[in-house]
Amino acid sequence: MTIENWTQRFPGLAKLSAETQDLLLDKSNVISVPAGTTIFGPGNSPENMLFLLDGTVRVQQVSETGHEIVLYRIHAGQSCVLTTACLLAFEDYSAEGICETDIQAAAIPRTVFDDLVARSKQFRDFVFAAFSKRITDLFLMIDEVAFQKMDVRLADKLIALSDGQDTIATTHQKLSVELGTAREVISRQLQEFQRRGWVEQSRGSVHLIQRNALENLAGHNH
Amino acid sequence: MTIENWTQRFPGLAKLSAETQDLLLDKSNVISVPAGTTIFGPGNSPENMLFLLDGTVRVQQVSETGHEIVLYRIHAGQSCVLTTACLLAFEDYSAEGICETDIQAAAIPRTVFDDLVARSKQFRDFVFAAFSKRITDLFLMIDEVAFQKMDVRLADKLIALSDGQDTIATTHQKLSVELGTAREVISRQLQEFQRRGWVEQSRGSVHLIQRNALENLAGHNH
DNA sequence: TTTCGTTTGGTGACAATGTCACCGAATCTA
DNA sequence: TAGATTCGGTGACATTGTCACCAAACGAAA
Repeated sequence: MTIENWTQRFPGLAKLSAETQDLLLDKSNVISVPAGTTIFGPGNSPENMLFLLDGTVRVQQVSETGHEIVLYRIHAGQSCVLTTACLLAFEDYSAEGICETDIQAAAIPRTVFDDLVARSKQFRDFVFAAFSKRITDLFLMIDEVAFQKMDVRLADKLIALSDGQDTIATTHQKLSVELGTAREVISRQLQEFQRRGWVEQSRGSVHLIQRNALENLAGHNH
Repeated sequence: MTIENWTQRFPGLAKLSAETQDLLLDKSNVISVPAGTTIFGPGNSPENMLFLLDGTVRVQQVSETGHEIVLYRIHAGQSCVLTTACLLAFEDYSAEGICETDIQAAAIPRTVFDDLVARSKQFRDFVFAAFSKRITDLFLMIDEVAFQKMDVRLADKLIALSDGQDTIATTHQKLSVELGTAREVISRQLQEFQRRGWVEQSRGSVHLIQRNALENLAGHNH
């Protein structure tokens, strides 16, 4: 598969008619953006709707009080509903999207997007499914922030961030932003996990020793 | 204005072409539902997309741990994006929608909705603006749950629930669900507000004595 | 290499919030 | 009127958040 027929990478888009796919491929630009770039943020509206072909975008928010929290991530094969919403509602968002890795994305101009929504039922379904998924995920996040204990949330996040590997390159500070808590809280929890022999720590990284124990605490959600 | 041309009640829909409005009016049913009814919930998908003409719907969630939290409310003049998303994505939601008052709503079948989205740019804009607003509101809510202090959140909620009146008919239990906290926490905060002379309490109601003080604590967000 | 500033993580004290196990009073219902 | 239910109060304690520090590790520049 080459970058020329990137629609094949999206399960929801592969169902589109050949003509619609051709239109999408024809009218879009594949762009590359280096890691660390802020692709949208307060006062920095995106120009295009984005379909992420490769890499990861982290969407996070800074509150008035200066606290930060990671809202979600966009992975390869997903569209960014926030850029979509931004484009269509002309609303300004408090959240920002940051490339965690070098990324490749297909950029769709607003007019093309609108045209596709009008023409193709499959494309509409794809777009609404993306919105829908985002809203349900936010519901779950609210539930988690409001009611889950810190140890459970941290265990869950470590599993998610590990991505199958045994070492996570991160700092206590970054983990605290992931969960919207304070660094000290992360430090204490990790110490407790270490005391139990579940993890080992070194500066800038966490090593998972007993993944099972963490998964068990997190509630087998993976 | 009669119920026959309800599209005039929606700022976003009044801009639609006359033909589109006629189609909408022709293909929809105006329904009445009594207060207390659960119009959608887990395992209880809605049949139609709803435009709320009169009344209020409360959307809330029950977590696995049995904790409850109010996510948002749908007021007259708003559409329910969750029913929309439900219909289009066929996804099951953990949230439920409960009529707080007797309501009137226009029910739009899925096929009609899809047809309208395809035909009318104004209708698309309306739908995407609704999704967009919902997502930004959820972002704000996450921020509030994660970082705002309880006294600020309670003051804010009291102002919002008062709706201009000086008496709020509610219980400590209900207020705790509004904020996703424990009843005891509400009781303590209200006692503190009472000690300061900001509110007075009686069984089943809270009276706002110094609205200004509460607004000030909440940060003038109203 | 050495020095200096920055990043990272550790610590204790305390405040705010959540949890639990009660209690009595008000209200409703049979 | 009696019994059940709802509502709110209370104290003890656990968890989490905040603050003010500190020292070690690291990186960059002299």
